[in-house]
Amino acid sequence: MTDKRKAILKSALLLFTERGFHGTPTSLIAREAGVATGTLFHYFGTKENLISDLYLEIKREAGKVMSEGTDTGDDTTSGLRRIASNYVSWGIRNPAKIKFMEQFCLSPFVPDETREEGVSNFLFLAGLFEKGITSGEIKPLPVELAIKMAAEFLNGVISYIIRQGPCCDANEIFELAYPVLEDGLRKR
Amino acid sequence: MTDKRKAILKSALLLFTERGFHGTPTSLIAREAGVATGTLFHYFGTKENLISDLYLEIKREAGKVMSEGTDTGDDTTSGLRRIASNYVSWGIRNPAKIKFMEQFCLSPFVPDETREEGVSNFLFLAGLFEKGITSGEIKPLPVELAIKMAAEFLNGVISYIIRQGPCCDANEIFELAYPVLEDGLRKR
Amino acid sequence: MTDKRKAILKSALLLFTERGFHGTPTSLIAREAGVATGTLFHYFGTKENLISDLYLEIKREAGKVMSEGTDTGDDTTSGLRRIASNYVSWGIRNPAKIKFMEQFCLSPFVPDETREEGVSNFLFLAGLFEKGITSGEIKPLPVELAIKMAAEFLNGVISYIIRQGPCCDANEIFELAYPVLEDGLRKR
Amino acid sequence: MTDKRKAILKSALLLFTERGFHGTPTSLIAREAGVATGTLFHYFGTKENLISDLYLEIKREAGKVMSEGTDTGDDTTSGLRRIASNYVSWGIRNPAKIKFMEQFCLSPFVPDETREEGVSNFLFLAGLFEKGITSGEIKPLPVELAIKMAAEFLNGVISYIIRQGPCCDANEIFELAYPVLEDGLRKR
DNA sequence: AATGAATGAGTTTTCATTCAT
DNA sequence: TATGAATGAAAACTCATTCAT
Repeated sequence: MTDKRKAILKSALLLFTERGFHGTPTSLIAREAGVATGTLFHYFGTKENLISDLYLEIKREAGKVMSEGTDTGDDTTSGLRRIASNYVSWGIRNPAKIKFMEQFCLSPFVPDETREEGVSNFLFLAGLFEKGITSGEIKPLPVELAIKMAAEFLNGVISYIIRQGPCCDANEIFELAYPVLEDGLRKR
Repeated sequence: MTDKRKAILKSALLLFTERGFHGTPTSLIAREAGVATGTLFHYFGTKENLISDLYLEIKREAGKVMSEGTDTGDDTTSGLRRIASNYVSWGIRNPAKIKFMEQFCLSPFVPDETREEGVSNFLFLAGLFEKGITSGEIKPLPVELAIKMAAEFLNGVISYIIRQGPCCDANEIFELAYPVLEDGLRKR
Repeated sequence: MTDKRKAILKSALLLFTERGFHGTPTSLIAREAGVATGTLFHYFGTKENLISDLYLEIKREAGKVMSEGTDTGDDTTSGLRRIASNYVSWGIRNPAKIKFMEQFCLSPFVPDETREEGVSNFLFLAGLFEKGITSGEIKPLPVELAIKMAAEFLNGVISYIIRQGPCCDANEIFELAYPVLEDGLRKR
Repeated sequence: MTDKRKAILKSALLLFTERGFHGTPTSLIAREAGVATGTLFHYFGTKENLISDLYLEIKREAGKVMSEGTDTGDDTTSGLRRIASNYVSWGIRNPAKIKFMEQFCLSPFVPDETREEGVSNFLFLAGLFEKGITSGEIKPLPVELAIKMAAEFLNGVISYIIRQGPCCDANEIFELAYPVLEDGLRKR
């Protein structure tokens, strides 16, 4: 991937989250990226394409980051903890990407087919939850519901940590918050 | 409040959630509301004012709905269950309002002071959580974190139910999902 | 029809013939017409619509001018002379309209359906030629061919007169040129 | 002349007639010609130069084709018939070139000096008409007027034949149409 | 000679807002 | 109060042209 393309995606991420999609002129994205307007359209064709590509890139990264250090042999409880920890730690280091996902996952600016392609990066989670339900580790819930609840929960944690500012101990907060999810999901 | 004012707010809610803030022309809002463009500006002055008023209206309604049937004498566990049930049931009946809150709570279109005023409708939640922590009913967490986690969790449940379509049994899903929150928060 | 609308059509006519369709910015048309750019789009919606409306207006005027002072009882020879004279005299007084028709009748900027609607203003010519062929006044030709030949011929005369400049005697030239058409069409 | 240069001129002819001068990007011309954009500018320098060269090429070809098989000793009547026949037959086989001449002879895209150079290919027609007028074969008309009338007339015939589609008998139509011109010009 | 990525001025079009009625 | 024609600044996007390779 070209340097210019990367620079455009980087500017777009920051500006979209700060000012919204329609609130961010393509001319501004280009200027911040240090390229000409035409270059943006050379690489992405349309503004919609740009946000769509950005969406996919972030979803792919999130999916990849989550699964780092996990193993298909893991039990659900420890696998989930690892994933949650990966995700939160990545989210804290990449607040703009979290904000982007929150704002644009449900927005009308990302075309439906792109959204579907983005979801595909998280299919491994479904497998993990199914295993946990079968083994009796976690409550018998519809898998999609469980994923949704967990995801929103973790986003809440991340956004709380970010709001506290950089001087708080993120780890400490995670250790405080995570048991809520773990205890909540565990079958009793 | 005049009929025309109400009609404008109603159109604005639908259109903003479907097309975004900048993606919705004031002329379209006015047309859908059956009034002239000038009338919109007569009532709201600017487009920013319109979204700001809409935000407050919805936050006020959400706050009011949540606390229905609760009592300051309630213990945290049963109070929280009532609030959660009120909120989810209102959310399912008003999907556009949920979508609006998800999209615009963190967006740059709502001025900060409006956001603060909106949050004031949920202060009673802080009291409830504090009481629960003091009495040992729930885990000792920062109150703001607990609120954030609970709110995101419930939004996740609502959005899952809405996505399932109208033929699913919303109550059944709530009864399945809610224990996750309750068990998660409870001190053990 | 509003004054502003008329002014826009007038500017557009001059500028399109002088600089071509794509060579004429809408901003320039508006400026020359003494209105804001937005006003142009308020009345015509798109630039394509503007040229299409202009085309129809001119075709309608040409058709109306041609048939002035004719009578369904006329024989073809005298009817045709009258029409030709009307057309040439109108063409000399409205060189921009002639130039517009020459440049845009066959151009890709006028949509096909508009072209068809424009042609409808000249259907009365077909009747005249048919009568002349039946009565043996003029050569037995496909009517459409005869119309096409006559039209191109007269355009040639007009453009010659215009090119000679305003000091030439237009009438004299017409009297010199017209017999070529008349003698050419007459059956011998 | 290189193959690439030829290919560019060929694409340009088709695209200019289909989409107009400003409506045809140089990048498209290059792509259709199977060369890089830079190559187009290597051969022609500017887009204006390209259309200008194309104009001259076509005018030169038209002039050459017309005079084929004529002889300075011919009388005007038979010379003219030969020229007309040559022109119509070439026009039918090269509809894009006819369309190009119709659209761009009077357009602002061809610089005046190019237009003058193009006209030089038809000077031999002036000689022919003068001879016919002197000898009393044809009506005493200004030579330029006579040329203009004849040219427009023949263009009308060609465009009629083209519009009829490929299944019509072009020769038959020419034999029907040509006498109109001949009889019209002949002195009586 | 030939390429095509990069440029940025210029284009069509939109839309918040005003104001005379 | 209510209207909607008129405005013009600002947006997305295009494209002739250049130039390093």
